[in-house]
Amino acid sequence: MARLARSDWVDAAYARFSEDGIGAVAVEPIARMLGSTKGSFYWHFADRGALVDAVLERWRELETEDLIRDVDRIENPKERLAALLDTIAHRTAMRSGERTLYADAAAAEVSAAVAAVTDRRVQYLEELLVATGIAASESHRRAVIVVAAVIGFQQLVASGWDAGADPRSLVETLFALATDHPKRPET
Amino acid sequence: MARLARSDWVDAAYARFSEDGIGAVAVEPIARMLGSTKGSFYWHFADRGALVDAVLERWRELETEDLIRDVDRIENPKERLAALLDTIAHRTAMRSGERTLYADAAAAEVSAAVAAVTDRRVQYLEELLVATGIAASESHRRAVIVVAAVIGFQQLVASGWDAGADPRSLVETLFALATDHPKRPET
DNA sequence: ACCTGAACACCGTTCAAGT
DNA sequence: ACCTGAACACCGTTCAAGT
Repeated sequence: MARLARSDWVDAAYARFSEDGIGAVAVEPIARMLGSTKGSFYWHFADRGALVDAVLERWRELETEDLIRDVDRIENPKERLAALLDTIAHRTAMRSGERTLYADAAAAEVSAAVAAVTDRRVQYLEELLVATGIAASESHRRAVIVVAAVIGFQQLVASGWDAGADPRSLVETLFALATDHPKRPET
Repeated sequence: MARLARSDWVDAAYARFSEDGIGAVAVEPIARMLGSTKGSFYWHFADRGALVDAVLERWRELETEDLIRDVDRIENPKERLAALLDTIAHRTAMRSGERTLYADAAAAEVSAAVAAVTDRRVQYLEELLVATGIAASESHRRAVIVVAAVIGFQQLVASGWDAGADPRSLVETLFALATDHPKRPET
């Protein structure tokens, strides 16, 4: 068929990733989608892993850097935090590629890219919490829990569990957790 | 080689699941491990899915029902909650099969089994929170967040991200979240 | 420079044939 | 009743040959 550029393969792969996760980034089906052949793919890419890398790079830009840039224009830290959590919670249902990513990372070659994104998210949230007045020593562990809770919630919903309610409940609980909560009692 | 029972296949499959997740429950490699053949497998099981079902049933018993039975002997609700969270947090690193399960569930046939386990965990935790004196309306959403946070934390660690600290910090933060925190302010 | 088509390896599934 | 071995489909990878 028509000559293809590297970016055509990445576009098609990202579409599959968004729909069904990294596992769906498969050379043969994508070649069929494009009316091309596996042989053509291997001229543009070293292997399937190179295509996966390109997909993850795009994912990082769209799902982390873009969000941060968006929210960073808000002056007041508490409003910035609220806006960030709102955006994250309402996007949950959409980020269907991401929902399988952490598990895939456990097994496969994508772990470095995924870990870098996690660092970035925790770090940003941690700084934001400090800006809202949370003690530095406390900010890190709360940031970790919030990031973990969002990822875990995505996983639960994606795994077919019925969350029942609206995402608003999630946002409220996360906001309360992030901004202020009592110390754990001695047991 | 030697005649095999259905349980021999499940034992071997559970070992692979614990090590590398549901994706590693593969008929051919397990047949090789057992010195048997794929043909033999298909006499004992309808297909790979039937083996996966058996593995998940064992996982449910070991990782949910056993924990609940254990902790249920403690009288005081707050102590029971603390013990449960302790056990969960310290097991996090070990449950390597589970770490990929929610993502697998999103794509595959295991979703019903996984959703049932999620229900069970949320439900138990919710009852426990009510017993510690949390309002019924609040208990559900906190239980969901705690379960989500634990799963998400597992995913992060399993995906190669360096959590840095000990699990104690996780437990403390979760306990505080579960037992008492202020309302989210109106924004 | 870019693509095709055939080849091989790997795993899921089926099945005729063996004990 | 339980197992083997060969067959086929599917996808990742390689490569000689085409334009």
